Amino acid sequence: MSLIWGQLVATTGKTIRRPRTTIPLSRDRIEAHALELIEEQGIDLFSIRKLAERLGCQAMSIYNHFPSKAHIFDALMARVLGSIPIPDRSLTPAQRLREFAQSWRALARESPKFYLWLSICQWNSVAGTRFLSEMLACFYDAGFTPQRAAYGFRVLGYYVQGVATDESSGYANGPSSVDPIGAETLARDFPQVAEAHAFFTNEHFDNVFELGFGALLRKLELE
Amino acid sequence: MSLIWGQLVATTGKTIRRPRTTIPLSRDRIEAHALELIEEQGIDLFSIRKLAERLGCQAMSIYNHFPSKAHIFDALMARVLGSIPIPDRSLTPAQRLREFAQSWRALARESPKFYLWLSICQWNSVAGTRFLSEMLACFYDAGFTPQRAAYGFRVLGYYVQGVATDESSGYANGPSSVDPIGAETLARDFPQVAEAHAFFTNEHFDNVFELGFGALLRKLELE
DNA sequence: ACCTGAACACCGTTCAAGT
DNA sequence: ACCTGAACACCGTTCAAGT
Repeated sequence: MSLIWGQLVATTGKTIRRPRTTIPLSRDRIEAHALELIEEQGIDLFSIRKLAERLGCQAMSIYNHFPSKAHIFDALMARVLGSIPIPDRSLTPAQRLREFAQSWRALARESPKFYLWLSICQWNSVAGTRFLSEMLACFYDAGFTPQRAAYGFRVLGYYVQGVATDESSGYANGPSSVDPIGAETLARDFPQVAEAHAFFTNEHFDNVFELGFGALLRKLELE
Repeated sequence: MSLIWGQLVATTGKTIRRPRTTIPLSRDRIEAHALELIEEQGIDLFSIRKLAERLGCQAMSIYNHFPSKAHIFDALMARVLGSIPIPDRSLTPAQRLREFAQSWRALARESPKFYLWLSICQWNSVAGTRFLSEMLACFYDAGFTPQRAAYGFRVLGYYVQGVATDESSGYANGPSSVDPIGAETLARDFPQVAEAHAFFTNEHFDNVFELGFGALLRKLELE
């Protein structure tokens, strides 16, 4: 009997349990703590056992709410994609696509470690399909045929996906090389990279994003 | 004494070992088999122990050649990036960038499971820097300033990265949702996605790629 | 219905020992 | 120098048992 779950008190030879002092488990609480743990430690160091410790329960208790670790990740995907606001339909398709792109980038910035997983998994759940559907609607509303809508989504989506991945993993969050290149080696062997280095920083993200995104929107004749 | 390593034969009361029948370990052989195993089983199911079994040795023998699993992955990154051919300098910068982009996509197609890891790790090794350097050189050769070169690389790189990630994980190789959306649900709840579905297949990759890549090259005034 | 402890079949890696 | 077996500290998950 763990102290975490309450105290055993002897009264008239029987033991009764005090009301629990911890919050009960729920899918919502498990998901919230899972995301927290992932952002703190990274996806590789995340484990059901650590999550249980943080929740103040045993590892196996979590299995009463999710049948497997994969189910937890599925739920996190739905939670995170579901948090993306749907732009107002009164805006133009291009404006709505811009908002989607910024939300996508924001997601990568706010949940960088989880985003790394999100960026390589298949978005073939209902939540993933809903997100795709909302973005496709912008193209259909602009009068696109299904083919042009699909092509448009793919072209813009690939670009935003690349930007977001770098924004999430570029400087600290992806697994680093075990011996990253040093400043001296960089300056000596790769002078052109060293020269351009200042323009790979975060403060250039907005400008870089706009350079490509605007060009693609205009190519698609949306702006 | 495992039979894998040789046979013990009793002669005049002593045991001698027959010459080994297996190929000796080497970094090259370990790397080659590691890539094979990753492509067969996926990065999550890859393990040192399984790799050892495939190599016909004990797990710990591998540690004579690589200090850790992370070092193996570093070596695989160098091996894979190092296999990308450097386009002939007599070509125009735009032509060379097109070749780099196609090699990048080919890598994702040929090593889709490993590519998923490559796409989220930091390219801060010497091998990663060399690849970046070669692509940056195209921009410098086109007369770009360091800033425009960095912006150009980032814009094109994000796009190719997004294309390659989808080419590697889109249809089979990334972790799937534990309950993927079914065809009926798709048709009923997401008719616009269902309509566009035919244009999300692999045969459209070349056309989709060109649509965006050409637009970006022209925006950068390289074509 | 929900929670638990023990167990199982895995991991990566350390260490001391063999040749 | 290279290879090994046993051990350690982890995993996700199954199962039978508790309330």
